Amino acid sequence: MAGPSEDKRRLILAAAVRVFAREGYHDARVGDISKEAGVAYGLVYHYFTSKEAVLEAVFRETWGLMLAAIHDVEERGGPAPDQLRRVCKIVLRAWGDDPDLVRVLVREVARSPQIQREIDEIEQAFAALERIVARGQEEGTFTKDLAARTVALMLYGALEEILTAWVLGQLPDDEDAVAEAERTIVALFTNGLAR
Amino acid sequence: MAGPSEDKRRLILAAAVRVFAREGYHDARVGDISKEAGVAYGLVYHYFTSKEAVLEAVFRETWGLMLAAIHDVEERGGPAPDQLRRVCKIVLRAWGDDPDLVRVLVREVARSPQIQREIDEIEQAFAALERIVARGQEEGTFTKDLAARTVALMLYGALEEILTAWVLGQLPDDEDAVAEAERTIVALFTNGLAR
Amino acid sequence: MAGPSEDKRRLILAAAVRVFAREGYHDARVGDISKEAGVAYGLVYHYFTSKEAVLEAVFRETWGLMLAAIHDVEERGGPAPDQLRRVCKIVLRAWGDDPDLVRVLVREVARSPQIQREIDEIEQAFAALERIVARGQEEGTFTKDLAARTVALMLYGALEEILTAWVLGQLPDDEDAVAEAERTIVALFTNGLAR
Amino acid sequence: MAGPSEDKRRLILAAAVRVFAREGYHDARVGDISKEAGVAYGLVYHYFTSKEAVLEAVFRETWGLMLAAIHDVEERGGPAPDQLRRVCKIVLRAWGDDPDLVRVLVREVARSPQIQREIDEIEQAFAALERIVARGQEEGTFTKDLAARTVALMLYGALEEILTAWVLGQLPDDEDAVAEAERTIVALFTNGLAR
DNA sequence: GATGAATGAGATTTCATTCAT
DNA sequence: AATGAATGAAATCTCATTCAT
Repeated sequence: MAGPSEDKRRLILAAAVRVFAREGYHDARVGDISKEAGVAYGLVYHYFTSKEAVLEAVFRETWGLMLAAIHDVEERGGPAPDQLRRVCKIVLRAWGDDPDLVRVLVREVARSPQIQREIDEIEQAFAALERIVARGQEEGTFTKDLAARTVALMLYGALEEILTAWVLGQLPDDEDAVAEAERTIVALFTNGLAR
Repeated sequence: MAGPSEDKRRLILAAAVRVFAREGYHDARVGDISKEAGVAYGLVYHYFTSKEAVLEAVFRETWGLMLAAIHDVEERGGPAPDQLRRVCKIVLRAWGDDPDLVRVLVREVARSPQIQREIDEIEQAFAALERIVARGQEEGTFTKDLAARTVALMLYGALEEILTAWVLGQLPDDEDAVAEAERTIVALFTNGLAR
Repeated sequence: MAGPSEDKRRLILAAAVRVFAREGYHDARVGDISKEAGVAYGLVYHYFTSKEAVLEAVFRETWGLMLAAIHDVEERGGPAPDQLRRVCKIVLRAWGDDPDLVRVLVREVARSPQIQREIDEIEQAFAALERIVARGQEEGTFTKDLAARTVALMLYGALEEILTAWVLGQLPDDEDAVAEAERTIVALFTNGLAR
Repeated sequence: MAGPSEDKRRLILAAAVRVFAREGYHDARVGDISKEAGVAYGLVYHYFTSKEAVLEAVFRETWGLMLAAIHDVEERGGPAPDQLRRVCKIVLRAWGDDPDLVRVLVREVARSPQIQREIDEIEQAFAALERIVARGQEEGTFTKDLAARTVALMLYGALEEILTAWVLGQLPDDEDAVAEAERTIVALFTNGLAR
C-alpha cells in the first residue's frame, strides 16, 4: 500500500498542490509539477490520466480528510452550538495547517467548472452543516424559523469567504486573527439562530 | 455615446455574457463571442484589447451598477437592519434579473485569478457592507463585539453562496425561494449582530 | 472560387503531396507541410481539421480526377478491350505525370487504415473496371466464365502493383517501360478474358 | 529450441499477430501485445529489440513458410500452369488458415514503409513467380511476348488484391468464394499467357 | 468601422524504450 | 528469465492575437 510507487504518487500530488497554489491550476504546466516533484514528465501520466485528474485527486483526497473530521465532530455529539464551533475550527485551522492546499481548494475547486461542484463530496459538507443546524433546532437551541439548508449554505459561504480573504491577503491571518474569525462566525451564527 | 458603433460594442458585450455563462470564460473562444454577436471576428479586437478585457468590461460595467444601487441605499439612510435588507434584496434579485450575468460574475470573477479580486470595485462592495454594519454598531442596534469588516466578509460570502447555489441548481430559485433566502440572510445577520 | 484563400489551400495540398511522398504520411510532421508550403503552421489547421484530413483531401481531390477520366472513357464507348486499354493508360500514365502523388496514393491510401478503403471513391473505381469487363462479356468479346467483379479486383491489383514497383524502384520506369507495362497488362487481361 | 523461454517468445509473436490484426501496427501499443500474451511489459523487449522488430519477426517467420511451400511446388515440377495453380492455392488458402496473419501481412508489410519491401524475402516471392512464368515460356505453354517479370508482378498484385478484398470484407470469403477466386486467377493468367 | 485570413507559441498527451530489481 | 515503474522526446492541435484590405 505504501510501496515505493505509492510514494511517488504522493510526491506528485504534494508537488501539484504547491504548483497549483503558486501558479494557479490553469497556468500550471504539467512539466512544472514533474519538476517540482523531481520526477520525469511522463510519470505524472503514469499515475494520473490528465492534469485535471491530478487536481481532482488533490481535492478528493484532502476533502475526504476534512469530511472525516467533520463527521467525527458529529459522532462525538454534544450541543449543536458546540459542534458548530468545532466544525468552524476545523475549517479555519486548515489555513494555518496547509495554506497551499487551502489556496488551491478555494481558488480552483470551490466554484470552478473544472471540478463540478455538484460532486458528492461537496454536497456532503453541506449536508453535515445542515444536520448540525437541524440538530440544534430539534434540541430547541436554534430557531425553527429558518430553513436549515439555507443556513448551512450561508455558513459554508461565510467560512469560504474568510478563507478566501486570507488567501488573497485581504485580512490578517495571524493566530489572533484566526481565533477572532472563529469567534465571530460562531457568535454570528449561534446568535443568529437563537430562538 | 449611443452611436451605431457603440451599439456594436454593446452587442459584443451582451453576447460575451451569454457565451461566458454557457461555456465558461476559459472554454469560450473569441470566435464564439463574435458569432453569438453576429459580427466579424476582428471586431471584438476593435473594441476590446483582449478576451480578458471583455470579461473585465462585463464585470466593471455591471458591478458598477450594483455598487451604485448599494450606495443609493446608504444615501437614503434609515436603520442599519433596513439598509442591510435592501442591499441583500439588490444582490439576490440580480439572479432573477439576469441569470447569465450572475453566473459569469459568480463563476469567473468572484475568486478567479483572471480578474484580480483586489481591484477596487470588489473592495468597494466590502466597504459598503462594512459601513452598514458599523453604522448599526454606532446606532446601538448591532453589537460592537464583532469586527465590522469580518462580519461584512461573512455577509458577502453568504450572499455569494446563495447565488452560487442557484447558479449550480443546488437550491430552488423560484420567487418564493428568493424571498425566503432574503428573509433568512437578513434574519440571520440581524439577529446574529443583535446586542 | 479561386480567391487568394483558395490558393493557399491548394498550396498546402500540393506541399502535402510532396512531403508525404518524401517522408511518408506518418513520419511527416504538420510543420513540414507548412514549411514546404511557405505558410504558417496554424494555417494548415485553418483549412483542414487534422493531418489526416489533409491526406484525405489529397486523395479525394485527385482520385476524383482519375474517376472522371475513367468515366469519360466509358462514356466515349467503343469495344471493351479498347476501353480497358484506355483506362490502363490513364492509371499508368499517372506515374509519369505526378510521381509524388502516385507514391502517396499507393503507399498511404491504397490499403491504409488511415483512409478507410471502403469509402465510396475506391469502390467506384472497382465498379468502373467491373462495368467494362461486364460490357465485354455482353458484347461477346469476353468470356462469361469469370466473375466480372473478381476480374476487376485483379486488374486493379495488377495495376497497383506495377505502380508500386515503380514507386519502390523495383522496375524500370522510363517511357518504354511504361509503354511495355501497359501493353503487357492489356494483353494479359484481354487474352485472359478471351472466349 | 523449444525450451520454456522459446515458448514465451512464440506466445508474444502470436499475440502480436492478433493485436496488429486488430488495431494495426501503428496503433498497437507494446503494452497491448504484452497484455494479450499475458506476459510482463518488459519481456517483449527481452525477446525483441523494438516494436518494429516484432513485426519483422512476424513477417520473416511466416513468409519463410510460404516461400518454402512455393519452392516445394517448383521442386516437384510439373507443367507451369499446374505450378501456377498450386502457388495460387497456397497463397489464397492462407486466408482461411490464419486470417489475422494475412491481415497483418497485407496491411502492414505489403507496401509499408516500416518493413522495406526490397528486403530479400519479398523479392524471392517475385522471383519464384517469375521463374514459373519463365518456365512456361520455355516449355512453350506461355507466350514469350510478355516479360516474365512484369507478369509476375501483376500476378502478385492480383493475388494480394484478392486477399485485401477479403481482409476488408469487400468480397465473400467462404470456401466456395475462395475456390472461385483461385479458379479465376489461374484461368485469367493461364489464358492470358497462352500462345 | 469592419472583415476574416494568417500567425505561431505553447500545452497536453502518448508511448517506445530503458533499467533497476 | 521476468517484471513494470520510470523516462522524456516528439507530435498534434488550439486559439488568442495581428494585420492587410
